[in-house]
Amino acid sequence: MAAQKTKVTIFDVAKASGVSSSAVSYALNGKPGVSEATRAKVLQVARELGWKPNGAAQSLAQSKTRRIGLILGYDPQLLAVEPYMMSLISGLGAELEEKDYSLLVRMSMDSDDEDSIIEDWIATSNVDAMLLLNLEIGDPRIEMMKENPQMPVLAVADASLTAGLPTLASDDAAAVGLAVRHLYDLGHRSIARVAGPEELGHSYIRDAAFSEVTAELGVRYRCLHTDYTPAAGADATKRLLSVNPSPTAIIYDNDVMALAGEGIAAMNGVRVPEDLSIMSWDDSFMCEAAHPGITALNRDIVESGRIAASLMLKLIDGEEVGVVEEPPYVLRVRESTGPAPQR
Amino acid sequence: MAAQKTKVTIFDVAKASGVSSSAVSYALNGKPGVSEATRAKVLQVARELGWKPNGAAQSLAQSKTRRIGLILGYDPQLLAVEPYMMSLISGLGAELEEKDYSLLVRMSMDSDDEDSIIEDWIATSNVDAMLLLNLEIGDPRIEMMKENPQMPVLAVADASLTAGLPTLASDDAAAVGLAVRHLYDLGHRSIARVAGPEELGHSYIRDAAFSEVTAELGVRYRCLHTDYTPAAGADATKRLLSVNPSPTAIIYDNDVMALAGEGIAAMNGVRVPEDLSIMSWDDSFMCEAAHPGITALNRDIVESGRIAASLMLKLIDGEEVGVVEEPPYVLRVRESTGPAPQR
DNA sequence: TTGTATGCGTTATCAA
DNA sequence: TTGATAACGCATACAA
Repeated sequence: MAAQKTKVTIFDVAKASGVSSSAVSYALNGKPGVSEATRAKVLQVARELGWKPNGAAQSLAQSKTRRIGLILGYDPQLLAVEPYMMSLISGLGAELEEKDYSLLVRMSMDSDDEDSIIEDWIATSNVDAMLLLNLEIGDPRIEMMKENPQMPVLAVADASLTAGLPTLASDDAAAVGLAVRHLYDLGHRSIARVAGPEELGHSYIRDAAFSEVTAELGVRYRCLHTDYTPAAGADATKRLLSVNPSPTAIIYDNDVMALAGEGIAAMNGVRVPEDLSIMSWDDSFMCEAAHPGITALNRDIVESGRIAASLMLKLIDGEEVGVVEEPPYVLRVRESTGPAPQR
Repeated sequence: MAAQKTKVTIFDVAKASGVSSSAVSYALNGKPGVSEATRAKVLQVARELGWKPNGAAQSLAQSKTRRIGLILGYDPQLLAVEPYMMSLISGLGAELEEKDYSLLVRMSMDSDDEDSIIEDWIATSNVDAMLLLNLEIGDPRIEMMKENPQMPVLAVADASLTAGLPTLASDDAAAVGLAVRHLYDLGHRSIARVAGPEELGHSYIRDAAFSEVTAELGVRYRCLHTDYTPAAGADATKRLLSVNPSPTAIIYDNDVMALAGEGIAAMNGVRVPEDLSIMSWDDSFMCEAAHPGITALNRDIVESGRIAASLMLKLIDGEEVGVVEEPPYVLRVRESTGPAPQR
């Protein structure tokens, strides 16, 4: 009953229970082909010997790894400061754990790296399915995956980017509507946005939606692109506040930048929300901890991770998966947004 | 040269190059036993056929998975708000990638879960080595690993907790010295600490060091334990500020709580740093983005991850690893700490 | 230098 | 209901 030092195989179990290895295999896998008596006996002996299936042997025999592949882009600062990836991993991990799957993680330094990891996984069968994140417009990885339909893949991206691949889609456009409408209702007619890097697919989607929605409502709109760092957020804020008339509200693409912007406003004697309203895209403890608390677009990323995991398991089982919507964004109104100042 | 739909094995390569499978194996693995001519030929053919080794077969044959195991405790909020884990993963991933290893991640809901994951990994040989994090005092996992010396393991913890296991050790006591000394030099003689959960091993270590250092210096010291959330940090701050005389400086165990504390101070008309100095343990963009910027104990967690990975690879190679020190903490002085107020 | 044969630990097929 | 036996794909000891 104690942990065994030496590997114990089904042959050991077979010998100890006086049956053949195939009988053991059937018994342990709950398959028909053995009497209840032997099954019970085998299970008993297996437990006593502390038998567990060898992962590699199992994988080889059934061409299944029980692993899901996830590639992280190497940007420690961004990964650390954006709650997104860790939240997603939490959801993925929690769901996979229930189904006895693991997450296989690799890190890519650039997009070529990522391509070769994908090729590697396809060729070596080291994962049963993989997740595709951070798609860009016309991303070449889409083609790669379409050429290798034997490898299930789930894209997490706006459906317009995934060319028919199984997709967990977020409705960023709807979120843009929520945010702009909130400010519009408060009387704001000149809104600025401090966005992330222009080349990211989701930046593009949001850009388009912002332009459209503000145009519809007759709201002045201006957008500055940054690298997501607080320094860049602070700098963009300074620039926006220096023009005349300056916007009455700023929406930041992440919470560190919103926090940095709030700081710049305070330093310049600009009161939040009396003189300037501030919003953040993607909510976290940071928005709650800030003072004043930052109104933010909140979404359940952990739940997205769970859904993504379950969709990949479906794909592995050969089920069809089309475009599934993520849990929607919800507006968390805090103290950083208020009525537009009269000018 | 295009990607192959069907699995191509070394036998296919052997047939196509007119040699035996063993010659192919030798050639592809750069081992002696084949002429340069055949080696070149085989490599050429393998490339043409798009051959890559099957992971499971390779693992089975050489009892090596090229995977390192990492168990995450399921606490999405904590994981998301603490840059620690994601930074560590970044470092691990970057280093492992260079050595062609992957990270196998599983999520545990509680400590029993974690034990059974460890048992599973030991029995199924699904990883070549594993990382042990968040050790508690007298943690039972230490015994488990000692009973199974065939599974290399690296503990990341204070060396006093790891009972001689290979350890990547942080010098939290030294960091406590840095922090307290900084405040002491600024004239502070009454310092409070808003700590994390009492049951965490590193909380315990820090508790002891704080008590010792402050006693030595003759500094008043008070400690409140929380659950790491901004709400708890805010609450603790309120309590600390309500006593008379209140501490002139507060050190928070993470940055969200420091941020929340800064907010409470602002709301109560307590000026930072004129009336109250604030420090954070563990630095992140948040401390930089805050206003005023928060003085923090900074350490290179990504580098720790790299070191941890390389130590595990050494262990896998059978090398001895004792206690290795992490990169030291460095004090990042920002605007939130200043001379103690005169009273 | 080359090819044959066997082991790695399962699963699955096919007679008995 | 059983028990040999053949995959699975690669590595390698051994024979040629």
